[in-house]
Amino acid sequence: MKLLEIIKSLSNETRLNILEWLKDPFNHFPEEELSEYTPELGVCVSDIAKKAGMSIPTVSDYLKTMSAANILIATRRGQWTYYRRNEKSIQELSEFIKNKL
Amino acid sequence: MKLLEIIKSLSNETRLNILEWLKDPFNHFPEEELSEYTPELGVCVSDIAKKAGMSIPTVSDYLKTMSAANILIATRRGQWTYYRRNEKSIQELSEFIKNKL
DNA sequence: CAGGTATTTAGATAATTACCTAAATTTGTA
DNA sequence: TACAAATTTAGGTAATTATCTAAATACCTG
Repeated sequence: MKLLEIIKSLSNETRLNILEWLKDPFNHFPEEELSEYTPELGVCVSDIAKKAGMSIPTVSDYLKTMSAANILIATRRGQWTYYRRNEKSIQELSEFIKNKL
Repeated sequence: MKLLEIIKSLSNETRLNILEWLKDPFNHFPEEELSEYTPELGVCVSDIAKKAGMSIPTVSDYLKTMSAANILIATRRGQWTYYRRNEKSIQELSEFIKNKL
């Protein structure tokens, strides 16, 4: 649990938003763009970038930062990279703050 | 609960350290410097700056940032400003991450 | 009120982060 | 193999954050 790295990965409004959107993708991404979506995989980079209204490279980097911190999980499937939340890590973060911080 | 403001206030190694030190001041600050210490009040700016090995203005600003985010509580007592943890807010943060984030 | 101590505010520069475009890479497909 | 789509990597500038010194405030005390 690298607390500082995790906190830094969350210290940006767009990255926090992404985490919230991924909590309920069907509610936040147009269904037709989720054709490939399964909860197993998550949402692909370009759909997230479109929703965020930011460039794909920027969002790609955000997502990489968050998976490096283990808050998101990336799955490459063909030419797409899907990202989903790492619920276990998020709960661990909550517990760490509750008991150790 | 301004999540982003709170997270930003914690996204710095020294500020995280301060929060941990304040969890148990007697263990982290020389007793003679805590002569005025009571758990009611916390620890004063210059003691924290000395422990952090940073300048007083820098640490003063850190502490201000963290109290603005409501993670610390400041009490002015004469010429000293004492800072202590806001345990309630820290627990709220943990709960927010657990349930809402 | 004068001097002293603690803190805060101002003002600067260095370092880091944000975020873009262009180029390179990866993978599917004709 | 060659082209197209998705993503990542590079490289650059703008914005923010880090952190210092100097100056200004606050408050105590004789």
